[in-house]
Amino acid sequence: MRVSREEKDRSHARIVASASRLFRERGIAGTSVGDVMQDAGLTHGGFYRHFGSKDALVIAALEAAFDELMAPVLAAGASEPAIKVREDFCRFYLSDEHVKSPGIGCPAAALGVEIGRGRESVKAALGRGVEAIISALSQAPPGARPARQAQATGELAAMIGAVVLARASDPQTAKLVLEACRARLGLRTTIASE
Amino acid sequence: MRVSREEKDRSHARIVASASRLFRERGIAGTSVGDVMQDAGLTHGGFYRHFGSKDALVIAALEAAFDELMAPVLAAGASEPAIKVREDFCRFYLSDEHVKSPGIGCPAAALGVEIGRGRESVKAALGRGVEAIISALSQAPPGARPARQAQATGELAAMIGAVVLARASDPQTAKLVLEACRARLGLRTTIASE
DNA sequence: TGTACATCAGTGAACGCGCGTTCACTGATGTAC
DNA sequence: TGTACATCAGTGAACGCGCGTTCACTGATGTAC
Repeated sequence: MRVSREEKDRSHARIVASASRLFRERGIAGTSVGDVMQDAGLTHGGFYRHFGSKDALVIAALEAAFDELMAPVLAAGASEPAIKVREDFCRFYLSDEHVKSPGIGCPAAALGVEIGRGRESVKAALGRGVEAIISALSQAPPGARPARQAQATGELAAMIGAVVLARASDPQTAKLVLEACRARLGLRTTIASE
Repeated sequence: MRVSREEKDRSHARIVASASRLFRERGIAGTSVGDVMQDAGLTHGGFYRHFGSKDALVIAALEAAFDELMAPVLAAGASEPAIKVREDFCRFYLSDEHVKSPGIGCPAAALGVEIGRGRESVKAALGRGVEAIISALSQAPPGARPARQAQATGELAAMIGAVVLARASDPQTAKLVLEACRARLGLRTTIASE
C-alpha cells in the first residue's frame, strides 16, 4: 500500500543508514540488497522505488558515511582551535573503538580496496570523501596550500593503513600497530609507553 | 584421465600461482574457483583433487604471495647492506608499478580488509606474512628488539595505507599520496620535488 | 621385465543456494474537479 | 469541502545467473605379483 511522502523519506533515510553501516561492516559484495532492506525494516522488492541500482545505494551510503565521520569536525567549526579538532579526529581514527566498529568508521579504510576495483562513479564518490578529510586535516580548501595538503595526505594514508592492518591482526598486534602510528603522528599516548 | 605425479605437482603450482595473482587483482569474493582453474588451464571440477575448500586455496595463495614479495629481500641476504635492502623494499612498495599491479604486490594491501572479515585460519596466514615483512624491515627476528619492531610496524602500516589510498584514487592524487608517504619515510625522491 | 588391477587427476554435468533485478498486485495517498 | 480517480510505496513471487561443492565417469599412471 502506498505511504505518505514523509513516510517514504523516512524509509529512504533508514535504507541509507542501514546500507552505510552494513557495507562498512561486511563489505559491499558481502551485503545484499535484501540484507539492507531487512535491516531498514522493509522487504527487498521495494528497493527500486528508492534507488536505480545497488551502485546508486553505495554512492548514497558513502556520502552519508563521510558526512557522519566529518560531523564532529564541522560542528567544532571556529569554536575550537583547529589543532585540537585535528588531534581529536586522529585520536578517534586510531582508537580501538574505530578498529572494532567499522560500521561507524571511515569508509576509506573499510571500503577503499573494494571500491578501487569497482565502477568509476563509485570511486569518484569515495574520492570526494577523501578530499573532504584531507581538507579538514590540512585546514585548507582543496587545491590550496599544496605543502600542507601533502602532509595531510600522508597522515591520512598512514592512519588508513594502521586501521586496515589493525583490523587484519590479532588484538595484541592491533594495539601495537595503533600505538606505532600514533607515535609517528606525534600524538602523545594516554597510557605510559615503554 | 590420470596424470603423473610430476604433472599433478605442476598443475598444483599453476593453480596456486593463478589464485595468488587473481585474488590480489580482483579480491577473493571476486574470483571464483572456476576463474582460477581456467587461468591455470584446467576445468573447475578437478579443483578438489588439490584443495579441500576455497579457503584452503586462499591460504596457499597468501603464502605464495608473501614468499614472492619477500624473495628479493631474502635473496639479498648478507650480500647487501641491510639498510639498502630495506630501502629497495620500501621503494618498490611505494612505486607506481606496485599500485598499478596488485596481482604481483603485497597481499596485506590487496586483501587485508577482506581477510579481516573472514575466517580465523585465513587471518592467521595473513598475520604470518605480515610478521615476516616486519621482521625483514626491522632486521630483527619476531619478538626481539621491540622498539625497532614497533618502528617497522608503523612504517609498514603507512605504506599499506598509501597503496590502498593510491589505488582508490585518480592517477594524479595517487602520485601525491605515494610521494607524501615517501617523504614521511625519509626516502629521497628521484624526481625533483617542489 | 611383463601383466593385471587398483588408483586417482582431470572432465563436465548437476546440486542447492543466494544474488540483483523485475513484475503483478494491493491499497493508502495525492490530485483534479 | 467532497468525490472520483490516478499514482506509487511496499509486498512477495519469480527471473536468469553464477557461486562453491559433489559426483559419475574416463583412462593413464602406479603397483603388486
